[in-house]
Amino acid sequence: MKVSRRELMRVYRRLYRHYGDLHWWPGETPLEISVGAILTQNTAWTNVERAIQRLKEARALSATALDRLTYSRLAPLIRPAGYFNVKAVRLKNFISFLQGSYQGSLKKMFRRRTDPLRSELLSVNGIGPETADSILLYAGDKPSFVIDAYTKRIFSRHGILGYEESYEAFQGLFMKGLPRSVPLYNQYHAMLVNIGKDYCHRRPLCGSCPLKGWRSTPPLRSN
DNA sequence: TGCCAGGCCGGGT
DNA sequence: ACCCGGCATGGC
Repeated sequence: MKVSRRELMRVYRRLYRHYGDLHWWPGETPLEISVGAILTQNTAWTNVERAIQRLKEARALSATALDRLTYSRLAPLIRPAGYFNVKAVRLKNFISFLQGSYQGSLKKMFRRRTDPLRSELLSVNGIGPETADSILLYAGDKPSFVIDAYTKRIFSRHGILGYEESYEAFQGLFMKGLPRSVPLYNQYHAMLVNIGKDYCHRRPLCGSCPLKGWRSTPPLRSN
């Protein structure tokens, strides 16, 4: 099923009326945003905040500091984020990539064109499509739409695409349907996450959802 | 108490 | 090309 540009914009305006400007991503620097993108994999953001705070307190939130840290020192610092052993490896993989290819400079990294850079990020072990797009969009101001579990859930419950459809299928929906605009992608995804957190859990609260009445009342599914 | 969160990888069919 | 188990903490 396809969605027209008008319909995507209509949904956008509804969400905007409800949430206003969200100023995403929560993070002060491109590096902090990138680190957060890895730490938040399948994890509640509140846990990630603690982990980032600990990195700051340890003066470890820089490319050089992270590069110097051993896994056994890094893992306990990010413990509150969960999966701390795998995430320590994933963070180090990203930092090694950054050091090796761009002298540790995100500024240099983001000079690269979006498509080839996205491929490079995906080749880093531990960075999948959502993490790559989050880094591109929120840390690099590059127009790559981010798809997450909430977005899939919301759009599949409204009968647009099956939940099991691929990341690229969902991403194409937005990137073909919307103008290629960084602020638009940024705000749109931020609002989808918010609506997901507020109304679209496994047990949805459709009664008071701002999207109520968009298409029909969504049939409930397990996802 | 049990279920869930802003995924991704590796090994097995 | 799928499918599935593993990874782990903190909040409700």
